[in-house]
Amino acid sequence: MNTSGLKGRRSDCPVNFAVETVGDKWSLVILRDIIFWGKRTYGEFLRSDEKIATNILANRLEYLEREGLITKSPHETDKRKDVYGVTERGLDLVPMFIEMIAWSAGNETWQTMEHSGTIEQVRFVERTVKTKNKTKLIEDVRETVRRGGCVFEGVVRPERA
Amino acid sequence: MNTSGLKGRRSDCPVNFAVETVGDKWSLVILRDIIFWGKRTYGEFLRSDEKIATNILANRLEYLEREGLITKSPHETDKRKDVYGVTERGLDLVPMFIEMIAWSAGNETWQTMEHSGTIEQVRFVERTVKTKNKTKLIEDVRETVRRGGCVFEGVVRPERA
DNA sequence: ATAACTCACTTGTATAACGCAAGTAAGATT
DNA sequence: AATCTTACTTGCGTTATACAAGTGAGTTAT
Repeated sequence: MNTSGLKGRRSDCPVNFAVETVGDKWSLVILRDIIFWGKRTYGEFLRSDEKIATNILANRLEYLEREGLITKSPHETDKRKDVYGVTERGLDLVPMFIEMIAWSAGNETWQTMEHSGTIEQVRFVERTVKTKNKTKLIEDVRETVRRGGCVFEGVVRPERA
Repeated sequence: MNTSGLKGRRSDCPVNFAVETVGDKWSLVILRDIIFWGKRTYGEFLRSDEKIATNILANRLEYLEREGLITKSPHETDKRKDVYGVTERGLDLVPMFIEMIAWSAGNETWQTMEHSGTIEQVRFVERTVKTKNKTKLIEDVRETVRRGGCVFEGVVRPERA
């Protein structure tokens, strides 16, 4: 039995802690959907580009709620729906998102991929790379999401084939 | 066949790209060993706190080299050994590491874990949280590793039971 | 009112990733 | 020459993820 104070983790290293907590293939993608695209319901997450399987989605949402990164509450008018939101602790991941985006943007493999991004997305990626004041960028994102919005507010994405 | 220009990825999103590229349970841990602890050989990676399995380690090292994040070269005097190092593209991940560390440091679960860290580690974690000039911190780390060193240079870790 | 549809799931099964233990061959040490 | 170290490989068990097909509560259209 591992009662060694590590709470079931492989080590006490902070890098490893982040890897073990949000380093699976879906947690950050779901949080991105909320923070960047303003997705709020199960069905909206299901329809994302990455095509998450429905059982995995259910599992990840439960996990993220248990970890205190997202909240779940009943929809005001439609009783079938639940509305998911991101917590302040979830928003603490914004700096990581920014660095992930900046890193991908500088990666040749990503650059040579086929991109169907909107102008707003391209601009945001550029901003993560070029900005001298990341603190400002981070606080902009947090504040936008806090007041119920998202980074790509109003951005219309064409449906995929 | 997915010849849709995504190079086998689930989408063209930069967040997803980072998740798919280094979002497994070991890649970042191995890069941390090189950048922060100056580990350079197979055996040294094997002896890390997280206790990676030998077959997984072999697989990840091959993957990271193929991705251009690490280099592999024969040891100068001992022909049994190979020496691994981090590339500039691998060092591009330093900002992400910094944010991961800062995020974990602000996480209650991590805070209440049993920590066996050295003074140097604690100080570095504090620096990632408190620094107003992350650019400087990042360049410090990059420069240290470039000249063959590592973040916790000279830090002696006691063996675990 | 009821049939059709939407929504958030669950269930079952297949496959891929990871974990564990036991090798092995080349090279270094004694 | 024997022993030890090093960087692996091989085989097998377990866990995570993927795919397809439901299900029941709730909404919408007729």
